[in-house]
Amino acid sequence: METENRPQDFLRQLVAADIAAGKHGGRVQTRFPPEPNGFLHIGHAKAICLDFGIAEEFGGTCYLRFDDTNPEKEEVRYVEAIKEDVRWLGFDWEDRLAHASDYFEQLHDYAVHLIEAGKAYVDSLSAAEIRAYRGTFTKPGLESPYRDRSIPENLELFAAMRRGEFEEGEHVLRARIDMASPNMNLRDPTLYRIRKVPHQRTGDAWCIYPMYDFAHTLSDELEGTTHSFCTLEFEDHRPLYEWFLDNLPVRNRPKQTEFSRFNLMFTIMSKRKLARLVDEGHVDGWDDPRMPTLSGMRRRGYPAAAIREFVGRIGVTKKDNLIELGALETCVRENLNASAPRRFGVLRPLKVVIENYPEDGEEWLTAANHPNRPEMGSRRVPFTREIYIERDDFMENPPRKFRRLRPGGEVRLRYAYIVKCEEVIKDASGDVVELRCSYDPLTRSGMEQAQRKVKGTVHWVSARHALRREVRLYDRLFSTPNPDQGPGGFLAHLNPDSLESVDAALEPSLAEASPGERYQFERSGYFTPDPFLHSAGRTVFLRTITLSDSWAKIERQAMREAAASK
RNA sequence: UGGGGUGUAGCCAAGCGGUAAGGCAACGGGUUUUGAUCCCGUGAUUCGCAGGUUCGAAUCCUGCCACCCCAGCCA
Repeated sequence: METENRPQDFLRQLVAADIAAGKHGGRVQTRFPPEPNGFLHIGHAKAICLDFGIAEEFGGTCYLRFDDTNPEKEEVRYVEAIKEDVRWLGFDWEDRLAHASDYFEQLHDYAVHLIEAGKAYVDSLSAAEIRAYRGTFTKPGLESPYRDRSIPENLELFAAMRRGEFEEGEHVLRARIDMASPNMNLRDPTLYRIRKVPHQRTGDAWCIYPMYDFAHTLSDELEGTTHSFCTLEFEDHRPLYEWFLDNLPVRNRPKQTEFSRFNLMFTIMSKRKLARLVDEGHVDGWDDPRMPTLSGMRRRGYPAAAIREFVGRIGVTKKDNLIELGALETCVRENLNASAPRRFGVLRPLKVVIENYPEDGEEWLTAANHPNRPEMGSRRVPFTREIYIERDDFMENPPRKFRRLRPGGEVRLRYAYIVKCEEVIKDASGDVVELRCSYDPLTRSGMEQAQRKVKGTVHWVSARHALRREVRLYDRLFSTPNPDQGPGGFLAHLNPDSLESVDAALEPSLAEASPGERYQFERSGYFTPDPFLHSAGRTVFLRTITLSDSWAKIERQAMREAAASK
């Protein structure tokens, strides 16, 4: 199902051309460089699949490199979570695990080299002053009064910075490029700042930390990266990337190429905003099944292969884009449809008593684990006089197209008998609480009479044998296609009904279900045991995704037409 | 506003001067003991717009328009 004859995207064309031209001696080396300041989300999956995928396809290698240059925001728990997510997605960095912090000493030496070449200087302007001196898009910047410090003075000051002799903010190291450049990134960008904060890996070994552009470019270089893929917002950083390579005694010459991120309808993908959802308690954590994080999707039961397939389908270009959620969901359904064993689960049980079935009767009927894959075998489900069916499968006054149970109507109980609704029992407030039915004993699945045409088929669970379990039903976290854009900010678009919990009645074989397994509850959706809430006495099932539902579509259409004609 | 990018169907996306792939969605139809799955069929006289070059332009040239990114001691 994955990657069959897809046209080559421009990145792969570029790599193929580079190999053909003999660049880097035909070597391909990439890297996936996350900052460990949060969890990976579905957007990162694209970068991971590209970085690791392209390397693999062209016989190259890919590093997992943590871009850990800002100790204030980074934590070990994030690096552990990121490793787990990359592995889960199906990629292996083997011995190619790196951190920008591994290179701190060498990066420092590169900085000294720039100072010695007169291409970097210690600036003692405050952050606010630096901002003011930078100018605007239309006005060139002003040169700092410290820009022409002597090389020995710069060297001494930088050394003192490293020794911790200054407070945060007192000085920074800047590249000496061009304060009048139309590219803001070239107006003497900051290379190092003082941060007296322990680093998650290097502890208090350093109190000066390199900035992204400097650290990232030279980490690529030191590691031997040949192809450095990143997203579009770094496009105008490329001249700076090249400036570093041009002005330092480098051994390697990596090349940066940019592609566009993707946006997904009904979701947000900014780490900062996802962190807010977590911090403000709108969700249960980074791995809440409603989150677009890889850990959230994993917990919810999304197969890694489905995510890889999705990434392959959306392609890679430099265009801004907003992908329909359905594109992702289709991949999940395709994967699960092919692989998930079928089971019966009644989410909102309605009791049905089959009046002409013996009180103490009990039959174990055979049900296929997969209707299109006989090799997956079958299981037995108990049938008794009292069963549950889905509340939605009965309507007292159904519309014409309704194919399920109605008063006086017949329906087939899947793998069992044809039953007829004889009586509807309601409570004091008029709600249907029970159905009294009769069954036709000659219509058991497999019997000749079972061939009889019946309007519909519904799933069911024997009341006496039913496993009562909590099932969590998820819906999209946001109710608008582009929550980032609407008025009131993204929080105003949170879907209040994104989580619903029901007390479901499940067929007894599900007692053995364990985390990591995925089932289709027939006519309903795909479900998986929550790995975090699983114990000897408890299984909570999470709905990964619903089945596609053309009946719901018809209903929605009817509602719209009714509303329009009023 | 200076710089950097991008415009092909509802959403993605091939195309690389020789006459508009494919996927998703949508809509029809068929099979079906899951309103699932599966199968079959239906969309661009036109590629942001306007000119030009050419026998021939989505592809080349010129101008215009729209949208995105950049003024962290974040990445």
